[in-house]
Amino acid sequence: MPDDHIIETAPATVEEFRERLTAMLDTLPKRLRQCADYVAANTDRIAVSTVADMATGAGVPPSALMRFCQILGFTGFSEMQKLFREAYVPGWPDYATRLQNLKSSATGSPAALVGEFIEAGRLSLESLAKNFDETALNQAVSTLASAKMVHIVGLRRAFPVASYLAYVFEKMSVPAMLHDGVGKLDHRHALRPGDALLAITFAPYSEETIAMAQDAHERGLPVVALTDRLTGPLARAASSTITVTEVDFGAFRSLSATIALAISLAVAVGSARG
Amino acid sequence: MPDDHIIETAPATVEEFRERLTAMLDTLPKRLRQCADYVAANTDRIAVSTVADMATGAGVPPSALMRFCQILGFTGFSEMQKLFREAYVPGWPDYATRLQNLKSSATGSPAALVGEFIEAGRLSLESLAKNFDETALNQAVSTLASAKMVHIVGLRRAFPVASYLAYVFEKMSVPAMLHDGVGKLDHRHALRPGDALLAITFAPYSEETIAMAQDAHERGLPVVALTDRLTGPLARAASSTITVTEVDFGAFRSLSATIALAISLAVAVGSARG
DNA sequence: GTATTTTTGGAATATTTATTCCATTTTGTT
DNA sequence: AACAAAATGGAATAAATATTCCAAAAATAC
Repeated sequence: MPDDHIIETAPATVEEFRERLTAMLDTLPKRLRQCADYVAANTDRIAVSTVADMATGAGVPPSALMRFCQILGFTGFSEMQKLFREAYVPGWPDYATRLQNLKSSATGSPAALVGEFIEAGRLSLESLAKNFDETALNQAVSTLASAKMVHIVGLRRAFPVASYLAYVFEKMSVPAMLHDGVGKLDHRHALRPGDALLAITFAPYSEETIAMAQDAHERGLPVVALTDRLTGPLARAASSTITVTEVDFGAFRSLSATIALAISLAVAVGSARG
Repeated sequence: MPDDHIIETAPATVEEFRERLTAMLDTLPKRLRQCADYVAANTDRIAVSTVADMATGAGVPPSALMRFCQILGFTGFSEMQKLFREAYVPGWPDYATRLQNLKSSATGSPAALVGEFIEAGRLSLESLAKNFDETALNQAVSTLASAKMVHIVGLRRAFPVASYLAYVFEKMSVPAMLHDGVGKLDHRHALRPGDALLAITFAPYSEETIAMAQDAHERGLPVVALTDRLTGPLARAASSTITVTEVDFGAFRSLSATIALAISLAVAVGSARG
């Protein structure tokens, strides 16, 4: 990038900073682009980092980052940092208060919604950390690890979880089949002796999933349930049950905890199989 | 204050810091008390200020503030600042190290895995909270809210997100179509003038998704991109780009932040449509 | 393939910022 | 009031950090 492209005025707000960043993104050479990338993804760190830290993070030498700041219109890193230090508000320590504020004041704006769902996700993860049942998980892992093939079923709200599990199993070369109900085709005959079923459903429970679990159970196949209550209908048909509760916001639930648990399960099964 | 009151160990957490501060408040002489008062009232500025700044704010010479830090048990101002910088970006510097340790030492027991994925999810959510670009999100919401129909495409790792979006849109009566690539059928002709495309992909980017975005873009339809880098291939074909970075553990990523963002987007679009 | 321009990395330098030290002032005690 | 102990401010120094500069490497144009 030749010198004559350099702008003299520094961005005055974070907003302006972002705009300028996206505007010039395409014209930047490799290293400077790395800077742009990393900085865009970590604006929050600018206020509390040194050039060296940032440069390391971006995988470039400090001088490259320096150049990057100058191309954006700052005299140097310090000036850029100043912008972010002034805008700095330590986000997190007091969740309860934050949630309160969000709910009362800025309702409805997309940004407020993001705040809400982040908070819901956080709480869900915390609750998972405290409550999950290690024994049940281990049992589920060994069941699935010794199955010839893992069948996965989960519909509606549970479908994203089921499909992610299928993806991870595939990546780890675990034979798995996702029963997605496309075309209302019923593939339950695909469950052969030696296979296992991993069934996922949450209240309000999806009938198809429960029916499939019951069917497998009656045929003597091991069924692992991933659900929200030990007393739910799915648990009755399962040989091992893992529960996870998700904090909801409004009518909708994030899936943070559920997915964290699901992926752990999948990875554990994958490595148990070697 | 005579030397023998000095404690050798530094506070390890912000809470401990506060405790120690209030505990000794009464025993402090004038200048040091000024420091204590000012620091207590401006803890949030510690991370982004210099000794000189803080000293001026408290109305004392730098050396007084220095002494104050030492009385609290820190070796100096820098050490105190470090505490607050790390509290702001929780666990950042040593996350890579921790991962290393876990991989080599820890068994990879299912329970340990759950812990790790919870942690990864938590970090992702915090990073989202601090870094997400409000303007871009608002723009995306208005684009999608004014579309006749929302087309959603996301494959492989992004598929769970896409399918969850489809679920939420359906729940909110937003006309939406999920392009899932079943049977390798290509439904791009389903995109009609007035529609919009919501494309989701993360590195390594899925070609089909990018191709579809480009196609829509060339035909003049608005494309909202949900991806991991502003500089990624998807961003080029998009009219607005929302980025989210997910902390990964091992080869696998949780989707906590991505889903939190996606659901916020969907709910915002849903309510914007009334 | 050669010449020209752009980009890059790292070492050298400048600047800022933290820290120490000690002479001086203040406070408390008899 | 005289002494001792504690507290203070500021100047001197040390350390960390930012910034510049230039030779070498890539990329581009001819």
